[in-house]
Amino acid sequence: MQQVNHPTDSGMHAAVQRLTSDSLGQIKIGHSCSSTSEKTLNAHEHLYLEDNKQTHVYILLEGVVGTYKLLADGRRQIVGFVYPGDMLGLDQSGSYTNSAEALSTCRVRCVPISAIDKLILGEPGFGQTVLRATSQELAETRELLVSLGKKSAMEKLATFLLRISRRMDANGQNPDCINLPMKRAEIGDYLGLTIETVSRNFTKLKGSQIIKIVSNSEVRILDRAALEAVSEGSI
Amino acid sequence: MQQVNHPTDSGMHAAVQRLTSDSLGQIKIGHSCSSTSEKTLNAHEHLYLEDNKQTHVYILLEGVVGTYKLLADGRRQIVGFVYPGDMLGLDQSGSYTNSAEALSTCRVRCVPISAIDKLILGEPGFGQTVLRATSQELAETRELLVSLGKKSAMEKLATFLLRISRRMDANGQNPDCINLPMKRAEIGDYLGLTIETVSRNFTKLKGSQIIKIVSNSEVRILDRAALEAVSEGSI
DNA sequence: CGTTCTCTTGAGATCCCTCAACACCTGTGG
DNA sequence: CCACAGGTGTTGAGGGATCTCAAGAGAACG
Repeated sequence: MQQVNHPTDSGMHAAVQRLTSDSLGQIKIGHSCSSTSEKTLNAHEHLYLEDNKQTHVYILLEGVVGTYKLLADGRRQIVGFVYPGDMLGLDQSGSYTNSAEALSTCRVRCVPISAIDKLILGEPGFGQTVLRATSQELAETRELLVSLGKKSAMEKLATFLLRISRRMDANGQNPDCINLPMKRAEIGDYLGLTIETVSRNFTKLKGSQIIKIVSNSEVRILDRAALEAVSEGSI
Repeated sequence: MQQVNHPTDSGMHAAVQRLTSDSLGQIKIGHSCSSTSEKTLNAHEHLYLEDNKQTHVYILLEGVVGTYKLLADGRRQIVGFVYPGDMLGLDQSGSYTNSAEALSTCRVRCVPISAIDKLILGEPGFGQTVLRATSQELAETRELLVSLGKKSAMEKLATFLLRISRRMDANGQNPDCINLPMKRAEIGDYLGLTIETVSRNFTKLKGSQIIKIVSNSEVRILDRAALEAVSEGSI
């Protein structure tokens, strides 16, 4: 619940940039004819808030962002952890349907919504890139839905670690060395668990020699096969 | 887990049809240059199965369809109830990412994926219609995510009834007279609850005079304000 | 070297699940 | 018309996974 950072148009005709999709379906920056700006956020700063008018679409360049929805009484459900290369704020309703908060220092590229509209209409492949990104996010959200609806706390946590690992892998980092910029509270609000339950299950995985807890923000996978077994409830 | 019904091209050059979006963002059928077919499904028949190669996109004309994902050990998470006017099978990965089963007798229009691709490339507005539909589904999935992650059984059920009610309203039917073609087991697999818990909470709502259970497949909302209060946990 | 934030660990309470029995409805066959 | 069977929904009793509350241990920072 911090103030929102509106991207200031850093340099009046900021580097003219363009979005293209690379082979992995992720987003990269190229050259085109829309004015975009870059912005750096500190941890806990917000990129946008739910129900606010949609002004920009963002591409995360560095850091990790959490997107979440709140209930009237303050309960929070984190609906996604966003990694570099992902797009943010791709709502089609005119307003943001969730809030986005930097979990670590983040660098984002800010694309005015008007530019997005122009790109969708003008550049043939761009609309499909946006569609693919949205569809991909839907698929991931459904995966999370299965975790929340059907899995035990232990299975949820194992599934979560494997997902982050896959994400690290896709970004060219060591998949066994998991970087967790989010706190236990955020993992809990993502998995529908309390901090205590998250912590207890980390401890259990450590006790089974399946993971090693290097620090609060770094976990090593020691036995991936076992972790996969746990994530499917076969233990 | 029934056999899949592949749409037979009913009539070799079936009525030439086109999709357009009406003011509500829903899908209607118009005229264009793609060959589509119509298909009727009985309850329990499948439209497609997860991981099968994507062949068609479907538009539901009549009935209710449930989309679900399975875990290795058979646990099922229903990820959406699909109502007339909705599109089905809009995956961008080449395969279906969930299974779709008719919950009642259903009528669907089947659009070959090749026709969809042509429409996206050829018809300017069509890609945006698909994008808006996908985005809308993402928003609904996130709402469900909040229910599964943060709400109590009672809150989940109340939220569920209100959502169906809104859906009935949008389709021009009496929003207080809720038609539930799905069984308790399916409601349970949608909300991450057991049949017993679903049943007990229906009974509780009935006891509080908030709803009236006309039959297993029809519920009347007697006190909408109270139902909304329950759905937010303010009771 | 405190202060504060975060994480861990424990003990008890609670919500929901599991197991089990029963009730209801529908269709079938005697 | 009744008996019965199968599918579906309801209700009850008990147990277990997770939450709540509480205290203490680490880590980060001035």
